[in-house]
Amino acid sequence: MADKESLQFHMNLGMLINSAHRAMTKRFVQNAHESGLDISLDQWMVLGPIWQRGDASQKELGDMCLKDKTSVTRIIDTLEKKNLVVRVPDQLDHRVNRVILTNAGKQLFYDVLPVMEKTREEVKKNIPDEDIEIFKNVLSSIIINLENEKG
Amino acid sequence: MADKESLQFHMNLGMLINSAHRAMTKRFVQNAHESGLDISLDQWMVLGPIWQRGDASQKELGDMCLKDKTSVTRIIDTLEKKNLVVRVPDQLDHRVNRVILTNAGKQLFYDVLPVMEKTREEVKKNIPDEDIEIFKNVLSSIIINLENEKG
DNA sequence: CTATAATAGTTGTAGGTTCAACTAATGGCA
DNA sequence: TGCCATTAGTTGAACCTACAACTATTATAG
Repeated sequence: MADKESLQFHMNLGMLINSAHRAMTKRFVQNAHESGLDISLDQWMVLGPIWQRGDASQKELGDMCLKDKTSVTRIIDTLEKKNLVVRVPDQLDHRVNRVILTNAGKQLFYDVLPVMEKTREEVKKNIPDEDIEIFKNVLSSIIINLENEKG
Repeated sequence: MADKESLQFHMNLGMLINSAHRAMTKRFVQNAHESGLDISLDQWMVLGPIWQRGDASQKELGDMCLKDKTSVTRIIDTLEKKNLVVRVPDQLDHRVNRVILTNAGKQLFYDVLPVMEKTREEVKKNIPDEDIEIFKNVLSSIIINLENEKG
């Protein structure tokens, strides 16, 4: 129903990003669900860095995912409710929570890896690698352009 | 703080789109706010097609913005609460609402146009036009790749 | 050492998204 | 004509996001 020309004609950059972002998020969750896994893309985004580092403070997670501290709080709330992570108070700095994966969290992480890979392939289907490179480059530039100097 | 290489190294496609999308949305709202205007990017996305066509059903708005009918319902709720649009029952098909702009809605639309333009320029700063073209092309392809064949 | 600023995290409010279940109206087919 | 499927829109629940105001802890400047 939607061909490439009409999409580009009717939609500006913001709307295109908005739609592509929602489509990817939705497809990831659908693919996870088909594999019997219950996880959102944002939960996955947070899980990754914790796995990579063994643990991470909420501040560090926010920095790595470019997420607001409020969002991190609530995502960790959800992950904790699902018994995928635990908040452990930092012994040195009592303001800080170290967030670590439970065994269930580690298991889920491994289970989701192929789902992520499948989604990635569906997203990139029929798009030349060099265009993907430029695409990622432009995204990075946009993020940097808008990073909060604000003035 | 975030340079292009480290962004691309640490973040995958989904996270980059996610972050860029949020950054754009945020900047648009900030710019509108600085001009004394109170509007979200999603509200703007819906206002545009109504203005273009004079009126539109919620179904048509969803199609044009690639938004779920639930989202459209709630955005129209908000716009109606702010007296920017009105739902008018369609005389021929009683299932349908025709959504039209109030005078305040038209005024806001015109006021926001330069804000949109400013945001667009901030987003595209230092990015070559030909890269932007490829970028939009890739976004369209992704949307089409993920359009709900699902099977 | 103490007052003050900065930092980590939480909470409330409001808006946007998805899914699923629902109402109301229309369309089509026997 | 009457049953049934489809379509337009709404509602509730759960999650994510941003902003602002708040608590608690740590760092710093005088």
